[in-house]
Amino acid sequence: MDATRHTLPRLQLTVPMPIKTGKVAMSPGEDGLIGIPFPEHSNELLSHLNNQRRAGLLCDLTLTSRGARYPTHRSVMAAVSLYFRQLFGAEEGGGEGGGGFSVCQLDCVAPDALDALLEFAYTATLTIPSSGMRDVLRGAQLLGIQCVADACRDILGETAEAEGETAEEQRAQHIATERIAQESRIMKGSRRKTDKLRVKKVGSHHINSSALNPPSASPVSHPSPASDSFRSLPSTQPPSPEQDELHHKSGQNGDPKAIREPGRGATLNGGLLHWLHERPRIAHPPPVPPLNDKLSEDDDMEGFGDDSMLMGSTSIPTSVANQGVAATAAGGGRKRKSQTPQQCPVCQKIIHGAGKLPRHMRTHTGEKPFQCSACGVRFTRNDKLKIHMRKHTGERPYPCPHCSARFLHSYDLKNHLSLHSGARPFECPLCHKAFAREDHLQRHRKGHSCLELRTRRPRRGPEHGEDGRGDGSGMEQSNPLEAMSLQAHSSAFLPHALLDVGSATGPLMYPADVERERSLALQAFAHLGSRRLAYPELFLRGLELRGGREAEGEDPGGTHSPASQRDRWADEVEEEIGEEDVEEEE
DNA sequence: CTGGGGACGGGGCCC
DNA sequence: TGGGCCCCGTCCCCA
Repeated sequence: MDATRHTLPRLQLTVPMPIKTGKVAMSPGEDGLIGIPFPEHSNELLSHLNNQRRAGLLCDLTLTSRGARYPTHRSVMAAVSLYFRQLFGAEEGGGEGGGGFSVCQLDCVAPDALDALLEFAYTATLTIPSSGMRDVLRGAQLLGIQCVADACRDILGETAEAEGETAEEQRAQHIATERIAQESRIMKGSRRKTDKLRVKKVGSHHINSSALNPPSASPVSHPSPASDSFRSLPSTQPPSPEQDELHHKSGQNGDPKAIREPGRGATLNGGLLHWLHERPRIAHPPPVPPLNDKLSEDDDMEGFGDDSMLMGSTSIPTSVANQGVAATAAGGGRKRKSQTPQQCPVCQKIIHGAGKLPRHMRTHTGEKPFQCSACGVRFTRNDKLKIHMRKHTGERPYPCPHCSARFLHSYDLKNHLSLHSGARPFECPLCHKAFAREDHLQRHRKGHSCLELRTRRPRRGPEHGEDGRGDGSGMEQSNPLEAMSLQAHSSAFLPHALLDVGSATGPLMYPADVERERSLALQAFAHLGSRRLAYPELFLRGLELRGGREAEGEDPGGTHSPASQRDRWADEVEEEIGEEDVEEEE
């Protein structure tokens, strides 16, 4: 851990420690007891603890930061850090005495800063490289060491707002901190706390990529035999979620009661709550505890209690909830099911279907917790992984009845059958070329060939009225796409409005928006994550990847719905034909 | 440019 | 209510 010892000039400052080290002045007259203070006890205690830390004795917690390892003591960290206090505090009542060994990955805190903070924890003296003050400040903020944070600010002569953080970032960080604090009360897993911390950090500071790097970047191992205990924190190499799936799905592995490691069960079988209860009882693996139910509700409520939060998603915005109620009450439409819609806190999209919001959220975060054990490809959903696995197993459950072809997907078969039937139901409204698949028609329309043909076609513009389509080309037929296009024509054509962000297709994603969305997603997971962010490493990695994808203009997922696609289609037709009208008038 | 396969995201149904 | 499973529409890639 001392590999990162500094050679830079240092500032030294002593700040009051919030640790109650032994200055217990007993009440002299109470029950005849006499309190004899030992003023040096606290210092000696710290000194001994520090010696133990340096010698690696009795260390039951290892902090890691970007490859650097810092053995430490849980009790000390809990005493000095609000973060760890709340992280471990929930275990106090567990009656286990805090045994075991933990690894807590804190890549979001610079190694030097972490080292300095540890020194502070054990010496009450903060030794900071002058160049690293800001890192220490941030580390202190993240770990909830307020006195250090205040001292750093004083030295820097900065207010929190002046540290280069925007108000929004500050708010996000504060919210995340609060969220962590809340969740910490119910959370007993260092891994999750670490994850949370990382989430928060990323959301506010744009952690560098190395910190986000997946498993390989963090050579955390579990040096103690005790690491096999439940307190081992698989913070770096998340278990392959699909293994979880395989383990936990009776249909695939046949053993739904397979051993569930603490971090693993997070998104399975109810997510965090199972884990919360299982973890302290790992010594005698618990049956799936029914007692979770009540607590899970409580936890949820606690986790989402102050939903003045910027997202307030899972607690369902009133309007959305009302929609759900209305839909349910109306009983109309489909079946009377508790399909309470939930609103995505990032894209505001209403997600229908119970339990679908976490799935949708992964489209924003890029989290792909389901990895193929054969080829390593990751998926956002286990059902997709399952289908993918057919490639490796050779299973092609959809045979064509007319030929020997077999397919992985039912819809592939459907497409294939259209070949046999020769049906080409999708016709280009402009060049009348027919396609067997709608997406091929769309692709065709986006290409140039159709445009070339189209320019040779006589046609009329939309402004001539809804029925002003006397092109004589038979476009009046019942092609639904064309009908929709024509409907679009009938509407007021406002090109600028169509270009506005926030058109029917939803907000466009510009690079600046990407960061904001990622931030929102992170904040959202500060909200959801305690229950659903099973593999934050993937989540964070996904955010990185996502940034790239978004920067390339890829739709975040909210505009792929058929309805929105139709809107885009209508817009495209409007624009294209509108342009042509201008040309013709010229 | 087109046909085809695969991946991805959303919704419905069921447990 | 959450999650699994399935279907569907859409996009991307490759031949």
